[in-house]
Amino acid sequence: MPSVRAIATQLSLSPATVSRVLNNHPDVEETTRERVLARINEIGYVPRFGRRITNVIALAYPDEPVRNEYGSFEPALLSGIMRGLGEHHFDLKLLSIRRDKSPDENYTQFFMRKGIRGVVLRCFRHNRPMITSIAEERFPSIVIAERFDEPEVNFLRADSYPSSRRAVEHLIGLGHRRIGLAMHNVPDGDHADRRCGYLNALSAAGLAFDPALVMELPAGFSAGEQVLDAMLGLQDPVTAIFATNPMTTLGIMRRAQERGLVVPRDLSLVGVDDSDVRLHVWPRLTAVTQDASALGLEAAQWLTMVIAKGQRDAVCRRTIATTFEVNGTTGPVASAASRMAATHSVVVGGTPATARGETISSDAR
Amino acid sequence: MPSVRAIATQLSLSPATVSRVLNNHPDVEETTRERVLARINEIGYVPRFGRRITNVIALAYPDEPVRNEYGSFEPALLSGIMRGLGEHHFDLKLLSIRRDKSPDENYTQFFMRKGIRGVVLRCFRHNRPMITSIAEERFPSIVIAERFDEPEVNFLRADSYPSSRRAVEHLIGLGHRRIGLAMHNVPDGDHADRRCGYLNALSAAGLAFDPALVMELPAGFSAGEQVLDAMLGLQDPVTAIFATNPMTTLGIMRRAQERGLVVPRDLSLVGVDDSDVRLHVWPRLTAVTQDASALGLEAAQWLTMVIAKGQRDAVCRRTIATTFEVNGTTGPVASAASRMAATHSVVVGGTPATARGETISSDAR
DNA sequence: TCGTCACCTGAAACAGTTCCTGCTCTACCC
DNA sequence: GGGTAGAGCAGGAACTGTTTCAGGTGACGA
Repeated sequence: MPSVRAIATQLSLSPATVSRVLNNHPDVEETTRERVLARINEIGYVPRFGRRITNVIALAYPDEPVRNEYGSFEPALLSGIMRGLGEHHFDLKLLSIRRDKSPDENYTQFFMRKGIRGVVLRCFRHNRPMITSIAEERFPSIVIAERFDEPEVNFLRADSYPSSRRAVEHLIGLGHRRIGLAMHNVPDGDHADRRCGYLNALSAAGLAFDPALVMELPAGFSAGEQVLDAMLGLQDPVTAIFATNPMTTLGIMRRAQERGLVVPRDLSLVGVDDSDVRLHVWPRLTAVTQDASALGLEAAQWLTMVIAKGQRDAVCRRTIATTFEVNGTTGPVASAASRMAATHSVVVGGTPATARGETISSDAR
Repeated sequence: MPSVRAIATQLSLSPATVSRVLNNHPDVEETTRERVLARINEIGYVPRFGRRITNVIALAYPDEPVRNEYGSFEPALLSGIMRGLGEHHFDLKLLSIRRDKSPDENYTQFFMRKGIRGVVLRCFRHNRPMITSIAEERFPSIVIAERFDEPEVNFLRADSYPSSRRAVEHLIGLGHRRIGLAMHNVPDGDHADRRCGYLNALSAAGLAFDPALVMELPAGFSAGEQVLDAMLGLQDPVTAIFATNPMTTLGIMRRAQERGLVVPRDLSLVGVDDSDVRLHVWPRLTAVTQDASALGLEAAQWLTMVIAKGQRDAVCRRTIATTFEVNGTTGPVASAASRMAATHSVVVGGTPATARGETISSDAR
């Protein structure tokens, strides 16, 4: 309902000035700009195209769009979003916030300038402040794959705690006692869940927690070489590894095979998979799986529904389940003798197993 | 320059009618609609938003958007497109033509209704007629990864012929004489190139072409099981396979390892990779590589440049090079004895190797 | 004190779309 | 055969947002 002219008359301004504020033109006084923005945020404004209201939402990446170091998460997510758009006939734009947003405009301004009515936010490591700011401006948004305590933030995520716990219990049931945890150094809920599942499974089984078995990789660091070499270079090496990132999992398995280890005879491995990569390698990966396509589908459906019905204060704080799927990379723990033989003598290629200290974290928090 | 009102006065109509044509409203007479469309196609019309011209292009998928059965091609392509958009400050929309286009509107109408000024087209198997129609309407477009003889069609592709030929020559140089070719049954230039490289490498080496060694998979069929089982079930089995699809390649290797074969000792394998999947498995794949991200980058740069400069009759018929990268899945041919042992006795899991006739093509054309 | 210039704002013109109205022609019923 | 109802189609007007142009205001220097 509220238009540029309506806002202008309410504030005793001209439509031109309001339009200039919306498009972040430089030549408008600071106080005027703030008055307009305040009113827009208060009254709720929707961009129109002529007399038609625009039905466009965006998938916004805080930094670089569509990084593919996350394996198949991105295409699966996009595919799901496109399917979820259909019902209300919305279109989808792809945005990179850091690249296109001017520093002196707020997020609502930016999104309206781009002509979108809502945004699916792909949350990464250092973007939590950005996400909460967007939510505080009350621009329609939903965050994918991340949990927030702030009540303004809508999110849709997969809960990997139960599956992670079951994964580690599965390893314990196979006789494993030295179980490594390889995770990215990401302060997000997903990774915290997986860590928590790991810890609780250990303590429930009466196993002591050894901080030396937890490796936190720097953000963006996906190679599995260092993980495997470090974990096998310990005085008391691991017999199983739980890796919380798809690419890291593949890297660990590749490195293990490179070193001549037979999975799962010499090393059991549990990974995380966002689509069906686990089925395309041999042995097929035992993995915690989350359906990225379903996340995209539900997020798009919720967002378009909220926009279409004008429910400005709708809340989505939904968590869907993950599954734990046993395939070919986990097996009974081997005897100590065969382990020693496998880990210390058979080195087929690459550098010898030397633990590199800088990637090892001993902080158990 | 030409606006809805300008077109309306030229044709003695009202702006409302022209707008209705543009948006495919049902209540406009057929002759009137055709007059307007003809004039629009002739004079060139650009959608505007208020007085501002819209700077949006689309990545359009003929069918389902962002299928991930093509491995990492899609996210790499998208990432490249997003980077190529930056210079001229364009935005990107994602479209599914079959889902959103009304059957009784033409492509120009559809794209203008979506507010876009140009389109990057992702060409698949059965979409060549659609592509040529779009090009004949002279809507600004560029096709990714496909070659066309029609001079109206702009395309940007990677030429996989030289690398494919080198790949097969590499296998021949290693002593292989029975080399299988596994390809999708896609009538496109890329696959024809790979087949051609295969054939020419064989004939240049004085090897006879055996149609039984060429398997054409039905479109969308990605499993490697049947390929490997069939090719090893021949009277005179293959010792090497060249697979022209990333997922098929992984599937073949997975199946080989599942059957207890050691790659490359018992079987050499050359694949195709669109990003860096070949480096995440063990052994690392010897592969023909094409840079999907570079394709996206150049396509977006060309399209936005052409639109920004108003070069309506610019032509892009560009082919960039691929590379052939030797990694760990190719090696010297094994002796016949070890091959027999490997292929006929060691069957670890799955069904025995039985050739299934329905997926074998003997047509050499 | 006056001129100049930067900054800011509004009126008007212009972009596209939709609502409402009205015209015309056809079909149908009496 | 004539009247009427309705469908089909087009235009005017109203409304959306954006940009251009002109003008007002205030600071600053001559």
